[in-house]
Parts: sequence; C-alpha cells; structure tokens
Amino acid sequence: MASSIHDLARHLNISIGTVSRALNGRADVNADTRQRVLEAARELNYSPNQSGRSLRQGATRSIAFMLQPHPGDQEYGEPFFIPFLTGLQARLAESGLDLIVVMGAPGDYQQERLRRVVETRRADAVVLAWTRREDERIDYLTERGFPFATLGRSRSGGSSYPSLDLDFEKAGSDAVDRLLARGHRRIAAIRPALDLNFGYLFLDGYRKALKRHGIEVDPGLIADGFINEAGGYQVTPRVMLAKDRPTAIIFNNDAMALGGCKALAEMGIRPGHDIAVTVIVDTPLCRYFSPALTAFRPSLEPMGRRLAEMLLASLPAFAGPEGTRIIHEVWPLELIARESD
Amino acid sequence: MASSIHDLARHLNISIGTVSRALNGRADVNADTRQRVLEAARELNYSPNQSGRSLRQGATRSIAFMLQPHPGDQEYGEPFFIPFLTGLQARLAESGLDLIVVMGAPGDYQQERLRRVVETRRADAVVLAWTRREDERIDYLTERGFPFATLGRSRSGGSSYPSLDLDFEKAGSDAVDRLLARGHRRIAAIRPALDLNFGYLFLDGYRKALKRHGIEVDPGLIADGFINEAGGYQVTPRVMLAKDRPTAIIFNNDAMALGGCKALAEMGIRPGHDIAVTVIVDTPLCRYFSPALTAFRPSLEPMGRRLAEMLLASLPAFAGPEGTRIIHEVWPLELIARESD
DNA sequence: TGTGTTCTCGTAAACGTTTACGGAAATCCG
DNA sequence: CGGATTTCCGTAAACGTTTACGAGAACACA
Repeated sequence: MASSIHDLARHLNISIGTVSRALNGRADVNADTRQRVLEAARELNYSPNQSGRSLRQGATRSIAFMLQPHPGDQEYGEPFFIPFLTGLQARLAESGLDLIVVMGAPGDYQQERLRRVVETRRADAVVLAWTRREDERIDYLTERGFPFATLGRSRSGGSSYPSLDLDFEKAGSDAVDRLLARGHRRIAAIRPALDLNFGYLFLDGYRKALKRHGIEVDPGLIADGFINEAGGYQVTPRVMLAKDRPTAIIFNNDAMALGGCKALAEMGIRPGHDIAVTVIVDTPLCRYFSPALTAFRPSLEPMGRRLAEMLLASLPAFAGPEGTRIIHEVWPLELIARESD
Repeated sequence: MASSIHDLARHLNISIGTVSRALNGRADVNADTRQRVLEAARELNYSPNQSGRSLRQGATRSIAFMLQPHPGDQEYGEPFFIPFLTGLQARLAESGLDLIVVMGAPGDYQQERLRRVVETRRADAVVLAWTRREDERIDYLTERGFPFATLGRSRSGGSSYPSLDLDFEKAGSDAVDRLLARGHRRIAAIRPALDLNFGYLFLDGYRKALKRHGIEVDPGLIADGFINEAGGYQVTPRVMLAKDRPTAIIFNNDAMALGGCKALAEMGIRPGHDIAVTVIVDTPLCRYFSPALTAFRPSLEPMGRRLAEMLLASLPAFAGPEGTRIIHEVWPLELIARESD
C-alpha cells in the first residue's frame, strides 16, 4: 500500500542507505542522486513510517499534552485550554514536532493515562496542566527521568523542569486592593477544594493584601468548593451566612463564579448591585454573563508558545547552541474591569 | 533505561518468543511460565514499546481526532468538542485504543495536518468534524482507503464511512415553527459562510418550514457570515436593514449569535423584548448570556461514545462477530427554551 | 607514479516487537 | 508398547527506518 524506502531504492536501483541519507539531507550523497531520490519520493508519494523511524531513533518527535475534562460537569467544556494549545502547537510545529493531546476520563487525574504515554513511549515529552501543590505526576516523571514541562507551579520535583505559571498571588492581591479602594471591607474568597496549586497562590495574595491594609482575615469568608459550577453554587451561601455579610466575593475560577452567581440570584442578591464579584481567571463565559464579570485575563496563546519554547530549550535534542536551560516564568494577569464589581 | 522483552527473556532464561506469547495471552504457553513472565514484567516494570509493536503489526492502536481551532477568534475556545471527546475517549479506551487529538493551526483547514497523520501512520483511523458539503479531507481519505468516521455528513465520499450527525434540518424547521406559533412572520436566518454542511441542512429546514406555512422565503433575511463572534456582529445589521424588519433571528451558531446580539444592542434592539433570538447549537455560553438564549442542545458525550462505537464497528480488526458495518445516524437536538424569544 | 584525501555509495546491524514454523518432550489411546 | 496427538518452547524472519563502517573511484599533490 504505502511506499517504503525499499520501494524507492528498487525504483531508482540504488541502496536503501543512500535513499535514507538523501532524504535526510546528509552531506555524503551526490547532488544528482539526491535530486533523483527526492523526485522519486514525490512521484511514489513516499513519506516515512513514523513507527519505523521512532523505533530506530528512540524518539517519536511528538509532545503529549494531558487534557483533563472537568469532572461532574458534562455540559461545561474547557475553553481555557484551546488557545493555549493553539500556541503550543504552533511553536512545536515550527520545530517539526507534533502535538498530541491525550484525553483522560473525567476525574481520574491522569495518573494512569500518563503512565501509558510514558511507558509505551508514545511521546518524547509531556506537558502537564492543573498542577497540584504536591503532584504525583511530577514525582513520577522526575523519578523516571522523563522530560516534561508544566503549566503551573508545584512543590513537587524541585525546579528541575520548565514551568510557566500565572501570577495568581498578584491577581489575588490586586483584586483585594481594588475592592478595598472601592470601599469594601468584608471580602470573601472562594477557591477550588482540590490541592490545585493556584488555589493556594490566590489565597496567599488575598491574605497578604488584607493584612497589608490592616484588615483581619476572617476564616468565615473563605470557602473551598468543587471546581465547577455546582461547587460554586453549593459553597457560596456558606460565606453569605457569615455573621457579618461580605459585600464582595472573589472567585478563583469562572465556573465556580457562575454557580455562585446563581446561588446569589436565588438569595435575591444581585452581583454588581448588592455585591461585588471578581473572578481571577477570565474566560469567554465571564464576558457574556450578565452582569459581565470583572476578571483577570491570561494571555493563553502566547503562553502556549512560550511554554513550548521553554520545553524545547530543556531538551538536549532541541536546545540551541548555548545548551539546555531550565526556565521558570510567571506571567501577569490583566484586569478586565466589567460590570460585576 | 526502559526494559525490553529481551531483558525479561534474559532474566527468566527463556526465549523472547515465549515471553511475547505469554504477555499476549496466547494459548501455547505453559500456565506456570506465563505466571513467571507476568511477575517478572511487573518486577522489571516492563511495558511494551509502542513503536516496535506498531512497526511489526502495522497498527498503532490509536485513533486521531482532528481538532481545528476557530480562526480569528483567539479568545473563544471550543467548548463544543470537549464533552464529545470525553465520550469518544471513554469508548475507545474500553477497546484498548488511545485517542490522540491532533491540533491544527487555526484556519488551515487541516489538510496538511491530516496528510501528516495518515502518511506517517500515526493513527489507525481518524475522526473528522466540521464536515463540509464537499470535503477534500473525505475525498483524500476515501481515495487512500484510510479508515475514518465523521461527526457530520457530507456529499463527499458517498456513504462508505460511518457518520453521526445532528438533525439540523429538523432543528431549523422546529425553530421556525416555534417562532411562527408565537406570532412572528419575518424570521431571519444567519449561518456560517463556509461550505460547512450543517449550514445547508439548517437552511433547508428553515426554508421548508416557511413554505409549509405558506410564507415566502425572503433572501434579504438570510445572511452568511464568518463563523465566529465577529462574523455575527458584522452580518446581523444586514438582515436588520431589510425593508421589512425581521422580528426574529435564528442563528446557526452560538458565537455568531453572541456577536449578533452585540450588534443588536448597539442598534438599541433588545433580544427577548424587541426581537426573538434562537440559536441552533447550544453551548454553555448561550445559557449564561443575558438574556439567556433559547437554543437547541446536542447530547455531546453520548454522541462521542456512539461515534466511537460506529467507527469500531467499521474496522475489521475490531468489528464484532457479525462483521463490519457502516452505520449512519442522525441525532435529534433538544429545544431548551430560555429568555431570548 | 605513488600516496593521501575526498566523494559517494553499499552493506549490514540495530531498534523492540510479533508470529510462522518446526521440533522435542510429554501425553494419550488402542 | 508403538504410533498419534498434544503441549510447550526456541529459532528466525519481518516490520521500516537510521547509521557506523568500509570500500571503490576519483582526484590532488609532490
């Protein structure tokens, strides 16, 4: 069916070694024969078998991104990652690498799937997202010496791998500053209950900003919930029942914010009028919601490009002349002021 | 580094052939030796090299989904596909297949990327979405005899491949019926300008329903735009400037509807009050928009499962006892009445 | 002319599997 | 007990590449 390097060799009456060298642009092949090989390749519609090549070279020339759907929220997609993946893909393609997105089942937290990818050597490196504070995936990969990079920081694995994260601490702090400047004193914070690292960073920023302004942190105004709409819906009433009601809520996540607003609506509390609502990570949903939610926006597509760049810089096979480098970066979030605060 | 089948053989002092047979559960291996092999495999942390296996078997045991980001609309993700992919992945995993999502650059319409996947044999079959009326990808795949299935129908390729589509025609018709029942007579239709097949199906349903009620189809009420928010924003005023203004608009696409509503707002026209707005394919954005948009909702996750099932049934290697079957299905969309009409 | 260098190519091994084939040992059966 | 059958395993080839090695031819140079 598909033509192999042997077909080319037979067709041109030369050896497969020469064909391979010609195709791979090696120096020790006559310019004339190279020309003929390339023509024959086009004519016979040849393209190399990736399995054969991978087997020989021990490299698949592809990078895997582990995509994890939100558990328990079938209807809600993951618009967050698509622009990121677009950037990631674009940069990898420039270096001739394929991006493969490995889907996991919702909720299994990828460990099994990750093992499969690593152990069957389906990819040369992986990119992780939704990093946890203590992340077993990172432990696993560092232990095995498998190359990877992360979108998000973690305590696990030291600083032996490239990572790109958003400055959730600053965003949390800025959100508080802004609300304080607008006269709020009772500010609640709602974040995901899992060990997700950005939840800690956000809360750190929140706490520090309050303290900086001499305001005591009230544990009754901080709540953790499941990281989806249902979680926000469930947990928001809890902070609203604090003895001294908050006049503002900062949500760490768009889906939780939407659920929270639903709960507020049912309590007769109108975001933007009766209460200020701020969201840390902006998505299109925030923009279209009514009232439009004030939120902190990441530059996802450039981040994807950059993380690909950083990953490549850490791989010996792709690092430039100055050798491999492990880069860590933290990118700012941009405040998009809308109607909800 | 990673242990191979040779390591196991050496460790157990048996031949690699026996090891392979033991691992693959073939009959002609002693129960005792099989036990020892499996233990050794666990002990040495063995797992088969996918490249070697693929090379020998001529199959990668993975299915590729071609994911295409919307062009020109960086911020807007593609929440539509995630639940679909979740279902697809789940069903494939049950048959031991991996799902790999191949990202393309926005706008290149995948032809290049598809060629890469097919020609380098990175996957055993592919799943296509966003089918066009005349789809060069389908032509290419049928011509090459490469197995695939589609989410959506097409004129290309006959009925030689499994396809699962939504009943856009019925949805378009139902949408018109509903608006007519509510007293509207001037109903506009806005759909994507590309050759996307569902745009035709939708418009067919729209036209038929109008004719069925004896209402003439006014070309001035039909407009095509770029399939994103900007497209909806740009094209909506065109139908609003018809000599006899429409009192209702049906959008074929959520993003176009959102852009259209923005344009309407700027014209001082309020959806849900001054004009009825219906969307054919519901996404979370429709639910959160204000006013919440009446829309027709697909069951994406079950559709993903089903299309995987249908694809497997068409593959000789996976078809059940009754042999391979090419299945075509068209699934209904469910009307979700909200506030915008 | 003889020696050394450069250019170009063929040979063959290797990557990690699976599997067709055959053979030795064990078992069965009349 | 002898032949037939079954059980189990080793051998080796094959999948499609890449690449180390070496060899022949052409060329340069003294």
